[in-house]
Amino acid sequence: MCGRYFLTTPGAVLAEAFGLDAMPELAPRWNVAPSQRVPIVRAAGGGGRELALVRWGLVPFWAKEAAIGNRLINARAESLAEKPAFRDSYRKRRCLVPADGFFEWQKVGAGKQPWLLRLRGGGVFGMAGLWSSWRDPASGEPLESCAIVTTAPNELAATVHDRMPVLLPRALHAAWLAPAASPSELAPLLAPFPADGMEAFPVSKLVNNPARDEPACIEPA
DNA sequence: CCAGACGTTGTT
DNA sequence: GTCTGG
DNA sequence: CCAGACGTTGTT
DNA sequence: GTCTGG
Repeated sequence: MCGRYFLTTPGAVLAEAFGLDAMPELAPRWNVAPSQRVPIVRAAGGGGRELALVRWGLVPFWAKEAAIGNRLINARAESLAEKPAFRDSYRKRRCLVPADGFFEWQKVGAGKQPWLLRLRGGGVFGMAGLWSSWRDPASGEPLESCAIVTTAPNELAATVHDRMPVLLPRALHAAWLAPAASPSELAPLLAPFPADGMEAFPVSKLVNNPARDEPACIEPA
């Protein structure tokens, strides 16, 4: 799955890597947790792409309360076309979630060991995501939110965990974001990223605590 | 018809 | 909003 | 994902 | 054990 990640690439590099219309101001993040505001890349008017800050944890448009989003932080690639919580977003509101890597927890005896996974040699990439626009029926407050799509693990990730996020190489960004894409065009994009293009290493349990957002979270332990 | 769910992960 | 279960 | 809370009444 | 918050 993907319940924690990091994004330290500067806004200027991000704008180039994702073809953004404008350059965003972004502080580096070493420990991004669900419920926080995260940057996503989505199609904008005029065929461009924009960066938006939305809450991680998708709140479907029909939800009565925002709390449902606390548990919808991931969407299974195998079923997102059918699930009521995701299918509408899958059809009309796909996005990329920029990251430099993500964390997975490996069961070790009674405890857990956090691992960092990223592209071999590092570098920013896009995770497949869905977003939603919701308005609180009680207060009228609008809220935009997102979920990260997960798939089966490749051979590397499988040594740590049984799910991983969908990583989209730059060549596939346009296909995933295309507003008129059909299910048959989208489904093949949701495959596990090749293991030989990635690397993984254990990190400090410092990352367990969402309050510890610091460089040590991504150093080998 | 109305009521209630709508999700993933991990653990048992 | 839409589907399933009663 | 993990960490931390998990409750009511009455009084200040 | 389960839910909420980050």
